[in-house]
Amino acid sequence: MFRPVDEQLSLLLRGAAQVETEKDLRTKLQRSFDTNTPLRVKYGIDPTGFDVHLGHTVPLRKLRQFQELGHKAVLIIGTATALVGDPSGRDSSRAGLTPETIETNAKNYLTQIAKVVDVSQCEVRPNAECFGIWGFADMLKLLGQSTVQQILAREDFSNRVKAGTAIYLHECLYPLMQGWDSVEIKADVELGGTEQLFNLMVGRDLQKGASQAPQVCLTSPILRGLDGVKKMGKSLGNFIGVGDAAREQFGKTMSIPDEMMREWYTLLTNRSTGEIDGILAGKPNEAKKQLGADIVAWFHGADAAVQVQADWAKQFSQGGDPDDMPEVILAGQSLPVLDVMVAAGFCKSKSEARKKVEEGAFNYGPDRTKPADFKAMLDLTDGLVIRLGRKVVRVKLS
RNA sequence: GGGUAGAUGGCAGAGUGGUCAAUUGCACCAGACUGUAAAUCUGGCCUCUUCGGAGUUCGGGGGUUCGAAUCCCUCUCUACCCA
Repeated sequence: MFRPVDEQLSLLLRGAAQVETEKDLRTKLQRSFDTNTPLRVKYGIDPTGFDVHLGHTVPLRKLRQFQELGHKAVLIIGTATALVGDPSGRDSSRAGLTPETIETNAKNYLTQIAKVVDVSQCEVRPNAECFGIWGFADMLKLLGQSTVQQILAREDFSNRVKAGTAIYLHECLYPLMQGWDSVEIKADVELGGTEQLFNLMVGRDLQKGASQAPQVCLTSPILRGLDGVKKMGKSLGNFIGVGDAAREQFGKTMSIPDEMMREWYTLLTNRSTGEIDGILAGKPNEAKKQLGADIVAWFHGADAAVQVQADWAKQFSQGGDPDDMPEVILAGQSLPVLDVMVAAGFCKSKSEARKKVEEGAFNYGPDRTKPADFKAMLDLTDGLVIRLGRKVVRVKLS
């Protein structure tokens, strides 16, 4: 039923940042193979309400890989941990989460990740099912399993000690809670980004304390965003969402720095190293289009990938308009050009729109007419194409 | 608990009574060039505007003044030192 251990290992190690420990992973895979028992692979997520982007898909793809190899994915929904907030990275406070929003977020989240993992085959476990019924004695027992020194050994915390920024006691609880989840579900492997290593390792310790075989911690590299520098993240606006339209995903991919391509190919596609080398040896522009097409095909299907490339060629190589473009619904035959621009989402304010008109950035119609000035009225016809920079929108009259 | 230093536009960081809607850098948007890459150059980057201006901004509130981001009082928050 299971593939040979070496074959599984080489697949699983591809694109992994760190494995603690590789030896344990091999042992577990071997036992799984021998006893024909799937490994239990844990991935946890706090339903704090966010849009899933490509950065999140990196560890999720690893989870998917385990699934494809016949192992059991266990998704922890952090209904309890969400109330504490992960001290990893810069998230500091997450106040104001009510049980209702947590539930909505969780559902929303599952819908989004269904594009990456087979959710129907996952064991989904809210961690409030355990922590929600805990008493003070249970909590004391958990707290007794770690020391202040151990928690402070964590880089995030030690940095904060050095920098003199506050560390609240409940934040120290987070790694223990996450670790305890591993005990509850008897995890064989836990996945996460590299920033999760500490939390994952706590799970190992707690499992040892509970006389379980310690889980393997497999971390994935942090994907850098469109700017090619910083971690992909919503707050930085340098992300591609799994729910983005095909043209958005393709266009954003085309705008990444060339040097990013190997990273993205490795972490976001199934292409082998050899294949990637071949692609990158060619023209960068072609390589990037292929990357964009791979990403679009992943979320929207192969047909969409073909279509989006054809559109791109039309718009940017031939200077025309794409076939597929967003629409703005307007009422009236003639509207001030600034109002139209704001309505189309080109500009946040009329002042900004005015400046763009003065810069000559806005044009419309087949002849790419520019308005005489920012006070001009725009005669609207159904299907009129308006443009500002790379943004192209079709007018639809209501 | 005591003391010291701070809080300025997305970030960093100038500005200490009028010429400040606030120097500069980064980020961001647009134009030229192009491969929606990089590099480079240019314009823009609080809101509204009948394009003359107008309105709201420099942690919150109050005050002094013809006039305050700039002075005073007070509150809140942050960092550092001592306990």
